[in-house]
Amino acid sequence: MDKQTLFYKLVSFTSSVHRVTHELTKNAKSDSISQAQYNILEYIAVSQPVTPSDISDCQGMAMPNTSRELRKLSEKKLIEKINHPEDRRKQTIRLSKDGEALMNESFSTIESRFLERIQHASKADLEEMDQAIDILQKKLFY
Amino acid sequence: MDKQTLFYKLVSFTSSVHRVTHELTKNAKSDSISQAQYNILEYIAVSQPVTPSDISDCQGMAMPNTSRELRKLSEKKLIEKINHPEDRRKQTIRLSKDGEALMNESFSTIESRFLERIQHASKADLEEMDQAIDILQKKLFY
DNA sequence: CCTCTTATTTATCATTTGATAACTAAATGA
DNA sequence: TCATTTAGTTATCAAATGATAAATAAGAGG
Repeated sequence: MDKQTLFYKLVSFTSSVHRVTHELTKNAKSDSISQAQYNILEYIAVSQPVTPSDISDCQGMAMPNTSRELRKLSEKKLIEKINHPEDRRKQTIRLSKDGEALMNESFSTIESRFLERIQHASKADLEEMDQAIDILQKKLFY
Repeated sequence: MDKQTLFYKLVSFTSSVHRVTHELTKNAKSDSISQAQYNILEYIAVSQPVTPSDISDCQGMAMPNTSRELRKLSEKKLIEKINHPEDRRKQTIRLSKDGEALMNESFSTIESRFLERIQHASKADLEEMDQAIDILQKKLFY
């Protein structure tokens, strides 16, 4: 197993991951938000509470654009902006009740597609996948 | 290892894969093409020869838009459209010499970043990653 | 030959995304 | 206190992407 062979394998693998992720998430997002807005909500959902700067860094989106999208999400009542008590320049962003509900809906659509995909997996298969994910997460996708 | 736990693990894993892929490929594409055009070239590179319909299906891009992007790539001399000998409605798309060169450049940038990322991996680590990729590719990301 | 279907193109338009300059307001620190 | 830095906003513009209608042109099947 030389490194170059592993690289080619990785290219093919990541392409598969992207394709399958796309299949699982396709149309799972509400039509009322754009893809970028969905990505932001997803990030907030798993990392909240976050600041606009966190979002900007993590999504690779310039601050003015992040600010614009957060304003739209706020207008749609999907997030809440809370002033930081100590540093009044900072904000804390959280999903609103509506935002939580919207993301839960998406996640449950995605989850049921995932369950369909692995419906024929045995207990041993699940165990193997679990371990494989651990290895890759730790050694490659850290 | 119940399926729901595995699902949550998968969500976190795919998010890591996307983040790392983004780090590896960031700025690796030539400035002369857009992201969608790069995605198309990458698909052609690993799957050629392909037809415009293949690209449309695989990229989830509507035919008129696929056609437009292929025209732009063709104008940039990065691909060649060859008429199918049997069915004259069909086309065969291939990378041109320039297209090959451009993709090779990108791939080698990405590869060197990958090598940097795994520079401290032992022979056993590489072996483990290789097997983990095989398992996931076969059982989950098929 | 005629109709239907398939593969692709052209044209057009709305929306989204990305980039930049200029701004406000608050903290920081000499 | 005053200059500088940090966090976020507003405004604006260009470019990329997505969606749709309508066209061309060739194969397929009766």
